[in-house]
Amino acid sequence: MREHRQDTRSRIQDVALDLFTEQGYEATSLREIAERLGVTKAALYYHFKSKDEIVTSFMEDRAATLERLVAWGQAEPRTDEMRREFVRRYAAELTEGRHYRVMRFLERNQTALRDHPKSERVREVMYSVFELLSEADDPLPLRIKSSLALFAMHATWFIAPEQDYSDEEREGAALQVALELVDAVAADRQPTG
Amino acid sequence: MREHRQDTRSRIQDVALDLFTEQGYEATSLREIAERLGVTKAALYYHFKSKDEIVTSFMEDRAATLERLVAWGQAEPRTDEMRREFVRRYAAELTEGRHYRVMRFLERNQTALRDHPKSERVREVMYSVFELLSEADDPLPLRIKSSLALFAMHATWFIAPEQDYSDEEREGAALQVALELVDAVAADRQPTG
DNA sequence: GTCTATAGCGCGATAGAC
DNA sequence: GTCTATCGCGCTATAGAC
Repeated sequence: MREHRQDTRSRIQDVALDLFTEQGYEATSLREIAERLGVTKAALYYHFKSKDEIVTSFMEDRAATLERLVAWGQAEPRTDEMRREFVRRYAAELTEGRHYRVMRFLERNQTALRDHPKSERVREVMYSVFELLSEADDPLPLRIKSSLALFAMHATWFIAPEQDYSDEEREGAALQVALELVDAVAADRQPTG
Repeated sequence: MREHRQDTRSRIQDVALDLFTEQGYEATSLREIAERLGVTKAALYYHFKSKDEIVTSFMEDRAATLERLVAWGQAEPRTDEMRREFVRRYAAELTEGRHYRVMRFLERNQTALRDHPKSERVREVMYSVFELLSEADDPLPLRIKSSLALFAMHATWFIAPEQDYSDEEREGAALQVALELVDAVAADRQPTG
């Protein structure tokens, strides 16, 4: 939830995140961000050293949160119930703060962020997330299903965008599908129960 | 499969498609494309009126192919078996020509192509594809699963990229998961058989 | 069909006043 | 903390020779 009163630094982050996601990082100029805030480009440079550093500032938070969640998962036994609880926690955190918007920004600017250090950090920790949901000897179809569980939680926005589902409905349905997928993978691993 | 001998126009398309997908549309300059081909920027302008028109040229083929497939599906009765056959045809076409590369280019340049007419045409026909896989009264979780079936076929490249699965293994596994998902959706619709 | 040369523009970033 | 003014660059695109 965005605060009603924010300092300038935080307002720059919010406007930039929205514009970068909507139009793309490269297609969004600092002039546009400044204009929407009612200031000039030069003012932005008081708060951030560069355009790149605006991105860094909100990616850092996402990377740290994901790393904490992965640390929790790695300390737990690798059971089916751990995986269910992991997915629940992942979904819950995604709805807090700027996390969902940052993931959407990342997905839609994969190429522009290809060599960005923070982007690589998020990609690496997402790979650890994927590893947590997988077993070493899972065949490829099971790996794909585990990945789709993660993707389901990120992608609610592109499902039936014209229909008026509430955010809560979308989040709930996405979590349900994600849990069904990890359950299906668990069942596939032990066909005899 | 790319031909060994190509005319210059076709070579420009291939190099541009690869660079646009790898680095992003906006981040790729005509100078880079020209250099990789061993010609100058001005030479590209003999074959294409603008940078935008290079994109248009390979998106047109993708849109037309998708529209033909959707026309087939819309003429068929909306049965479970039609949906299975539709997914099989979709997967088969994706492996031909430049289709898979064009979809990857689209996914990775969503923002840059936001207002591109051909991109909107592909988005619209993808929405018709989604409609074909859905029933009017499908609840949200079923809609999400149907979408994931499509996504599975596009996303094999991000699954375990470091492992050496062959293209055939990836395509086969993705098709299998997509079919399992449409079957699961069909089963959810008729829990009593 | 490809070249050299350049026009014209918007960008990220900086300097220095207030 | 925000402003005006400007620098330098790389880009898309075009003109015209060969």
